[in-house]
Amino acid sequence: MNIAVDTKERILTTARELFHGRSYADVGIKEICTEAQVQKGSFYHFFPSKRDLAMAVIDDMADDWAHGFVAEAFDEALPPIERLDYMVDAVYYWQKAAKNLEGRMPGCLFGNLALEISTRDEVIRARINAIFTKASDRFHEALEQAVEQGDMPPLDTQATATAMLAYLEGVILLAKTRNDPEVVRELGPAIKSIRIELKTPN
Amino acid sequence: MNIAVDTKERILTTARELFHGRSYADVGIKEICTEAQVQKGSFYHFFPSKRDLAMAVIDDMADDWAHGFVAEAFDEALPPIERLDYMVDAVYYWQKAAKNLEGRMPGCLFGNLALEISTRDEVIRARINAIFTKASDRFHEALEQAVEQGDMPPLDTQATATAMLAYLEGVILLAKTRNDPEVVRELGPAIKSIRIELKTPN
DNA sequence: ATAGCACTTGACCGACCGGTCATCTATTTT
DNA sequence: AAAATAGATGACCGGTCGGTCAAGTGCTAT
Repeated sequence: MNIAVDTKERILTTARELFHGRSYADVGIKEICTEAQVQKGSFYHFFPSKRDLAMAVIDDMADDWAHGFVAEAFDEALPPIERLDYMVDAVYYWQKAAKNLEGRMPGCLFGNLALEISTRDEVIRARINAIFTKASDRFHEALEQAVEQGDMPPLDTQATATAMLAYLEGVILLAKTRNDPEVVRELGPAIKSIRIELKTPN
Repeated sequence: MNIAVDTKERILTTARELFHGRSYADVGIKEICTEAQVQKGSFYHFFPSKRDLAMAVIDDMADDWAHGFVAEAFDEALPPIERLDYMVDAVYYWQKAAKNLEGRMPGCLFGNLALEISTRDEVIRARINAIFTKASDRFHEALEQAVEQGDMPPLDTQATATAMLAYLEGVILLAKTRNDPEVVRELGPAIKSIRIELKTPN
């Protein structure tokens, strides 16, 4: 059982790295198996299809994300607005490290996969969408607290949270297209300037 | 010559639609040929490779873009700030129309291709990057004029312009992931709230 | 001891991929 | 009229793709 978990884990992390570094379509199962030192038959013992592997990778990454630097960034102990900066910083350092290692900025795995396969696979699309919603919820909490504590004038916290997530994804997209993590550092902090006003009842 | 131009044009527009609606890797040359009613040999008479086709599609789209609704949106006759709203509106209606036709939101072709192949093809990456820079220049002009006319307090127009483009791309990414063009309408207008201050000399 | 089971192995499969090419057709050039 | 040229045709190619499978291996539970 130990060996099996290990094998499955090895497939998962390898696939994650390869998908993130290139793309879903560009990485074949053969390559994943070679890199992970697993036989093809073994691969199909653990994953019924490449598509299922993709879903597992997404879930795996979402877990790591949620319990990793997203949890750190949105730590309740931090002042709400600082959480935004923390998040931007975390993205910056991560992308920079990845670029130093591989020479290329991988961007956001979720954003990448969303644009690549969400038009073809409704289930995967919904999965990534759910992850985005969760991420947006973190922003939402922070904004609510910021308003509550008077650090920010009242605003539509829900919509603004989503807008901030969109901005972050957009910044990562642009940075990846320039292959330059510094874009994240330059543009990232402006996330705090984004505002969507409350709908005035009329 | 007339026939040839026609054939080439047919390949180009078909490929554009298919790449935009799905992805680069997902669309084969065979499919493009069938859809465009062109024989495979004919295809390779006009394009040396699939990659060259991709570049031609990118250039084609960039042209249409620059002379189409981007030109309209950033019309010098419009008040600078209205141009931003015009651009957002144009994206919204375009995406909505596309979704009504095909059932799925295609997003931005450049954003899609950037995330899909920019890690694999340096030339294509640079090409898309150049297009983004051009688009950002339009935002920059508008911001410069807005500041000049006193519609906006002074700010780092260059960085803010890039940030606005990033935001727009991010909004499209999120909308595509939700498969809901309304996201563009809801979040889009907040593009005007983005600000990056001038670096204070010290 | 043995039966069962999780896991491994690697040869194998048909389909499809991007791309080639000899051959044909129609138009233009001389 | 002949030659040259641009374009069209579709059979064909090697390679790779995702996926299958029968035969093994080694641990575990009875």
